[in-house]
Amino acid sequence: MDSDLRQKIYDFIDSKGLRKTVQREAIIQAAFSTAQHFTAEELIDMARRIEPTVSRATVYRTLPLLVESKLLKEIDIGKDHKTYDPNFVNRPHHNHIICTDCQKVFEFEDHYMETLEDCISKRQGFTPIAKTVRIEASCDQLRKFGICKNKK
Amino acid sequence: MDSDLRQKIYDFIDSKGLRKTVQREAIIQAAFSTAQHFTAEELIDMARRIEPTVSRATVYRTLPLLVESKLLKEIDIGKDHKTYDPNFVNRPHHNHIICTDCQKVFEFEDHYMETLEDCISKRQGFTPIAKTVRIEASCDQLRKFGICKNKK
DNA sequence: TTAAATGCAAATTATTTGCAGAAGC
DNA sequence: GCTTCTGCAAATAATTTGCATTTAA
Repeated sequence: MDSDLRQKIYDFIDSKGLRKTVQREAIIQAAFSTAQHFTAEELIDMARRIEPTVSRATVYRTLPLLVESKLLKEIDIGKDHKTYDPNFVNRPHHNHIICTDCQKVFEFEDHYMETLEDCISKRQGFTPIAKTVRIEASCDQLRKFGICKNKK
Repeated sequence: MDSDLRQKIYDFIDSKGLRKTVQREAIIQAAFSTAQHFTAEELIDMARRIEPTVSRATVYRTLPLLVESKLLKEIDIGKDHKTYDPNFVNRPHHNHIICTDCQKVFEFEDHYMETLEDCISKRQGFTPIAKTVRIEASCDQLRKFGICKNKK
């Protein structure tokens, strides 16, 4: 976890008047020591490897705090549970491509997309607050060569 | 429900070898006699007004069939339940703006968005299959004039 | 006639919550 | 010391499923 991120996290804790507990520390540590997306259940496992006393309830109570703080973002990858993405602190405008062949989720940023979303919103009489783009797509490598580096 | 839509629905039922039942008819009638988005629970109510014998289970079993057939699309408007949009038959490429002031969901279509998504996918090595754009945005009317036609 | 579809109620899954005890400030 | 936070286990909400019965083809 880089120091800029650590700073933002503790700024948030302070600004909310929240207390620093070993459980929260472990959950935060777990959430941001990976660039992987994760579910609540996965975060429980990850956090418990750092601090075994972390309970399911505390994870479920901490997640909305991190989302509210914009440190974490809830993303919809078409599953029946929520998925969390810890990469919005570093790349606030990225979006996702979900491979329909291997189910992996890839991130992309695109400046034109940003601009276009702003234009569309304005035309409709709105000022955008949060923008989400999700593309489900099939792998060209796999189709052309029968193989892809993400899925053999 | 227009006859083109009715045709598509019965094409689907036939192609799947499904049976025509009063319950399914009622559910379909209910789903497509509105342009409104709805939840499973709302669809149960709507269908029961047409045919009171419709059960919760049948609605929950029918919804995935309609989604699979592309007649209905599951959309994510940030709630904890699934929301269904019956307007993709007529406007297959539309997207949503969710007003953060009144919570209403507005639909828009944009050709540039379509093209851009295709370009981005291609650049990443994918061929798009399904594309979703969701913009949460605040109402300019409301901010400027303190009033908006959607929310007084 | 027979395979598919239905309703009911119980099961499942993800998430939330009440409460009594523990711990940060 | 006072309040926030925690774990536990029970509660909730949305959705799914097993099974006996009904029904479409």
